[in-house]
Amino acid sequence: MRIERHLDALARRAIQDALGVEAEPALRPTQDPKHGDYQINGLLGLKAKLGKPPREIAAPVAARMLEAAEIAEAEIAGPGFVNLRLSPAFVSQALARDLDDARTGVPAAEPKERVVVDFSSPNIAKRMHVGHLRSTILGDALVRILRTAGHEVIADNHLGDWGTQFGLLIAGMREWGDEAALDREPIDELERVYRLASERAKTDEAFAEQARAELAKLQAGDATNRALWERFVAATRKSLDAVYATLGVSFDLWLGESAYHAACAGVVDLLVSKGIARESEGAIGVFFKELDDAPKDLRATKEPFLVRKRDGAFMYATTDVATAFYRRDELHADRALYVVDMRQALHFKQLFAVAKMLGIETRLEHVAFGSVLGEDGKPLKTRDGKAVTLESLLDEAATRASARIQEEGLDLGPDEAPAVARAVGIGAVKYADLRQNRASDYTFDWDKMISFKGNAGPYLQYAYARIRSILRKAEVDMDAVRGAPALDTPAADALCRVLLRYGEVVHAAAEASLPHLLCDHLYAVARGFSAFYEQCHVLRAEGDERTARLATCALAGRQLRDGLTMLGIDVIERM
RNA sequence: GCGCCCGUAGCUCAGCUGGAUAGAGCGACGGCCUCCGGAGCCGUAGGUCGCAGGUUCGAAUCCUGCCGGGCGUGCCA
Repeated sequence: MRIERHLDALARRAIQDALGVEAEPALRPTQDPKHGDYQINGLLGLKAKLGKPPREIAAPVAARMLEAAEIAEAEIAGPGFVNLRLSPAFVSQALARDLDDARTGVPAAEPKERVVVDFSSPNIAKRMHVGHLRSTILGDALVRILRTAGHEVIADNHLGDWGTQFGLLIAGMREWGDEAALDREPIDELERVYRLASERAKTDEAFAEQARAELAKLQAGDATNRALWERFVAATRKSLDAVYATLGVSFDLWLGESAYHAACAGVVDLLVSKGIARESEGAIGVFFKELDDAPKDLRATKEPFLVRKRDGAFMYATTDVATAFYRRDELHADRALYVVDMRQALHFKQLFAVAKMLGIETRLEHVAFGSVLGEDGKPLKTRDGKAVTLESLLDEAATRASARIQEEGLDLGPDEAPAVARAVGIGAVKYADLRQNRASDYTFDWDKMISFKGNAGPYLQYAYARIRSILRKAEVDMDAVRGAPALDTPAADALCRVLLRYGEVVHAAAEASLPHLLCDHLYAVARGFSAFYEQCHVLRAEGDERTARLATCALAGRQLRDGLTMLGIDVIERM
């Protein structure tokens, strides 16, 4: 169940009944368990309205709350809070229902929405590097979380397959291309040629002009350039597929920028005919300060939103507008998330404003995230100054995990060990990224990332493996276990109150696009379980006590399994 | 220049639309293996929330200014 929503409604009714007014309860979990489980903060604001001291206002509300079966204690505290402690019987029964629920206590979202998640979006002809990690991991987690919350989700990989870089690449291939190398190691060859070409273009205007001409030919449908481009795309796709397979990430659509090229001319015409865009210095763009119905903050800016270059070529702004139309008209999306680096915030603000002016009512959201930094606080690079490739990063993660398994001297078979190392290593990398609020910059640190203790991926996997171990010995099926967890010891009590929040947390993470909320919850479950494990022996218990403890284990296990799965992290039976 | 973001414990970070004595992890220090898996558990130490004002019953959170850092800023994405 969604506990906070439930209690909020309860408090709202109590306020209505006790005071005869409609008011926001502002119900929140307490920060400190000694203040109870939840608190009503909203009564303080009623002082002016009711002309009474807050504590006097709070008294009848607290009395009402106490009448509810959910509430064991309702106390007026401080200047006028009402501290609530949930009744153990209520918690126990609610958890028993979650255990008996095929959705494990996550109610289906109402209304159900169709959500496009646009993420990863690597460039063709380049290897994926750590810069793509956050978008890929975050986007994949959001897709899974939204699906679990009951939405219909379309995962879309909006590849960078159409920009200026192809002019450089084609011109570069003419100049320095090695056909054999392109067949053998396509990405290496493309990267080599691209580097040479972009260097040359900086100093050699004739070459830069030639690159622009090649791009124009490609975009005009020239057969030779088109064939070359298709080779680039196919070769890159192969390398991307390998990385995504390792990461366990998949997409429903692979609609790169090229897919929208045909619609770009129409977008520009539409914008011009509606008076939203105009010509300037040979280019065409939207100048917000001139538009009455543009948002106020953009009207104060001078930066234009260019949709056509002087040479007639379209830009990513153009394809992005075309994409917004496509997502509304063809995909019938209610909501679209753009999981893209925060540095593009201005672009998305502009894009969303333009979409709104065009009458696109799809809820467009920029799910922005901070940069990945090295230990020196600068964008992460290898020693020789290159970006760290995703492949090498993931290899390193598995290697380190493997070394740790050796150290532990675990009795894993030769088939099992590499799979476990992979799950632990990659899980650690993903968790280290996801557990942080996406808005903050992310300092990349191997030791933190592959840390095997504390708030880290392997700790959660470990807690899960211990639960599985218990359930195996008890000879029960985790998904078939039923019963009411008991709040019969301090550790069991604390764990149960954490478990009760699961449904609320999944929805909160889905609504705010914040997977770290789920990470926090899972860590609380794992920590709570570990304490429970020390205090409450499961297999030695008998009768009702055994049933209750197995139920607690099973629910914690299901939340950990489903929660980790939502984060894109594999669970392990033995580690 | 203008705009956006950030500044919380030695380090890495939470702190949701303002709520009580600001929380975790790592690192440090001290305990816990006759018991279901010690990648664990229990505890201790550690903070003028960048600075100064303001709003409020109440500010890490909202507003203003300043200091420090990052990013963006017309034909890349």
